[in-house]
Amino acid sequence: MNSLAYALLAMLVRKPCSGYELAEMLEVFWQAKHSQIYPLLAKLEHDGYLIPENVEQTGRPNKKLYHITSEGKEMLRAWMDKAPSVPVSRDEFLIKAYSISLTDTDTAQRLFEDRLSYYKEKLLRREKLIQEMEAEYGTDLKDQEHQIFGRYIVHQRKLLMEQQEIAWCRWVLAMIN
Amino acid sequence: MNSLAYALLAMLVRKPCSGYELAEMLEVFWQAKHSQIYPLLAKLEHDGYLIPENVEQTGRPNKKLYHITSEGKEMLRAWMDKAPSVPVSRDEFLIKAYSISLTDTDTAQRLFEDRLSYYKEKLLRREKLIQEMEAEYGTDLKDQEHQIFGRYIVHQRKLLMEQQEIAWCRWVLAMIN
DNA sequence: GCACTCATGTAAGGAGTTACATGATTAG
DNA sequence: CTAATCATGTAACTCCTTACATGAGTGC
Repeated sequence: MNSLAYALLAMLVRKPCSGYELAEMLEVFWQAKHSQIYPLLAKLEHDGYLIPENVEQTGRPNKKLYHITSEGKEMLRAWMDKAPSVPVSRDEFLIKAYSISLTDTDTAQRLFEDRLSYYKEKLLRREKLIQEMEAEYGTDLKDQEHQIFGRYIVHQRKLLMEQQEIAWCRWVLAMIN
Repeated sequence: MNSLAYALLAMLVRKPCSGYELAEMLEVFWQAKHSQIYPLLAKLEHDGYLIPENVEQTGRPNKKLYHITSEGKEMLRAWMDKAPSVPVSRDEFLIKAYSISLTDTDTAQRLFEDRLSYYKEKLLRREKLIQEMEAEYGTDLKDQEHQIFGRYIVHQRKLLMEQQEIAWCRWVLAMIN
């Protein structure tokens, strides 16, 4: 059981998902390729933490929806008590920002403008997602007892981060112009 | 040449460092263990991007200070023009925050209080470091031409992130109490 | 026709972590 | 006397990415 395994279980508590969906949804806290997800789902199924449901579809490929078992949920609950490992962030852009004096103003500007666009796009998606959550759950979002609470606070955190990245990029761009 | 290799070159442009120092300093943008750093430094030396200088010390082990060569600097400069790969962040804490409804209020509170302490500590170190930079470089920090500029903006970004993490933890703690 | 989305898998290799190994000095 | 800091390395293993593989439907 590694962190990714717990990330998958955490997503599947909310609702049953296919590997394909999980790969997308995982973006919030753990980036993983499908080539890592599919074998791990098979392992979790083998260990009794997940049960697959074959769903036949028309107009698109069939899929396997994974349902979490009570053992899976218990596994995740037990893991909650352990101290989380230190966060890891690996961001090539920051290495380039650090080395900004090596390059010309144009390249530097492009670097920061691309970063700005990237996070503007991310922010738009996040705002949309949060608006959808607000429309669907209303004041339940602020209720710690409610199942949605965890998802809400995590996306709020990401929203803040994206807003800050945008503000910081603009601050830097103002200095290099 | 992987991202870590460029991160090492970026640090060594500022000043010659030992592997031990690099492992500490790298924390800003790339987490790496010494077991990954030492072999990579040897490879970069072999490829002509670094030159080692043996420094004998009394009262502590000798060390190797790596100096970047003009080839190394050119390699880094050339890499600046390429678009950076997408940032990766892997944070077990966020998986736990997402699953907060599975646990009791006490565990949840401890989780967030530990996170808060961790980032308060980080913030203190960061503030100290930035104050030192301000004392040493003054208005040069805001000059894009100056070598220190890149280092300054990256640490400013980290400072903001830490402040925001603290504020967010307090926001969540206020809701679960 | 070409690229993209949905959908699931395997194989090979590169990146990163944990453990093994050594050893002097300093602070509690 | 125990732990931490400084200092460098290797070995074994796990984790993660890239590439290989397949295939129907949709939009341009």
